[in-house]
Amino acid sequence: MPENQTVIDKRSNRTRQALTNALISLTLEKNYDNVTVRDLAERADIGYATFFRHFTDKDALLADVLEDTLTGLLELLQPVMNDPERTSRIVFEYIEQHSDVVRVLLKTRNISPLMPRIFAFSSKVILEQFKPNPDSPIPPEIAAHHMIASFIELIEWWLEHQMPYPPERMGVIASSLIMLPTRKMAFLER
Amino acid sequence: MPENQTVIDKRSNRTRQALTNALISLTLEKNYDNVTVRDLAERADIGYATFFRHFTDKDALLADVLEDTLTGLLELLQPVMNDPERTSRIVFEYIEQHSDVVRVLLKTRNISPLMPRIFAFSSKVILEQFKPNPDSPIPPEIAAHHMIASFIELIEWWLEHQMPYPPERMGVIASSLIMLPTRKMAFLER
DNA sequence: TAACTTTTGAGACATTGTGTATCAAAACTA
DNA sequence: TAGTTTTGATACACAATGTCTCAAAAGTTA
Repeated sequence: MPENQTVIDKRSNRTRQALTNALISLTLEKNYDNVTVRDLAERADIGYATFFRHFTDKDALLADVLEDTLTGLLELLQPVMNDPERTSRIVFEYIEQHSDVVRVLLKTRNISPLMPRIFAFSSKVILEQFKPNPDSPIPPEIAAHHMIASFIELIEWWLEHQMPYPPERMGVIASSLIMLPTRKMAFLER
Repeated sequence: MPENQTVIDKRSNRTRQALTNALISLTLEKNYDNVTVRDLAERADIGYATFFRHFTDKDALLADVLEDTLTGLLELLQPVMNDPERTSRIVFEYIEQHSDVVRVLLKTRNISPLMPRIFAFSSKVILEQFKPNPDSPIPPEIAAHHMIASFIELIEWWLEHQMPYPPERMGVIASSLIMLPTRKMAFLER
């Protein structure tokens, strides 16, 4: 009994999974732009034409690979502000467990349409949760954008430096470097 | 009497300038990746093969275009900390005057090797100018990285939103949102 | 102006990558 | 086992890269 409708034929799932792994490993080895469909087919050990039976594009494969991880991440980011330090730690733990996919996401940030979605969604959450301080010189949209962008940059630094500090420490850093100061400068205290 | 040795033949300079303009306008119209050498040649109104007489690559042209602007920017960024508000304002003024090239720089941040140079240089300047606070939970490299990355993100926001605030206001924002809090959290007061 | 040097445009070419189509063989499902 | 679906292999049309050649045009220098 299949768990959901997407499980149809063993061979399909196998091919898709092989292509997913191929995309991740090849993108981390060379730039995403330099990965060809032929590379992917060879690495996944499938025929070249078979690729197009599953994805229209290299980009479609990328979107498919990132989609699930992104959804999980956005759910974690939602309550990012109730307890900044704790929530940040949880996010870093999640990223630690999916570091390869997140690395791919960050490497393709200019190409994939997912980054704008992350910003739009997170920005909405932040602006709903905080009350702008009318006396602050900082527009609330800029403050929200700063929180998200800085957080992502911190994640990127962490991954590029082989995660030298544990998620707990990164939670403290994100909180004291980004969340609390931004809150203090641009929003009203609760 | 030519000013320097790079001015050799009118036709060369003309072609190179036309290609520079073509690259900037086409990259802003569609993604850099989607710009072909044929597109560039057509927009610059030169023959296709002529392109390769001046640049080995599309990437070589990009590097050439960004190089000068980048150098100017790095010089401005150098004293970024003596008076954060004032220096930030000057940087925003510079960017306002070169907004198209900077837009191209930011759009190609994953491709061009210039971003790492900006980070390396600026990081060095910051770490030379500040004394780490041994009691802070924030490693100085992270603090430096945060300053630079956040500043760049703020520039990106500003350009993507058609520069809705003047450079002076952006200087205040950068200072109060990024420079001063980071200094307070990770470095010793002078 | 005239003789020269260099750049240019146009075209042909080999190579690499994309995406489609076909068909027999293999793998899977029921 | 019978029937369905996926697969690999191959051929194909197309687009883009980068090289080469040669006569014409533009620039330089005296």
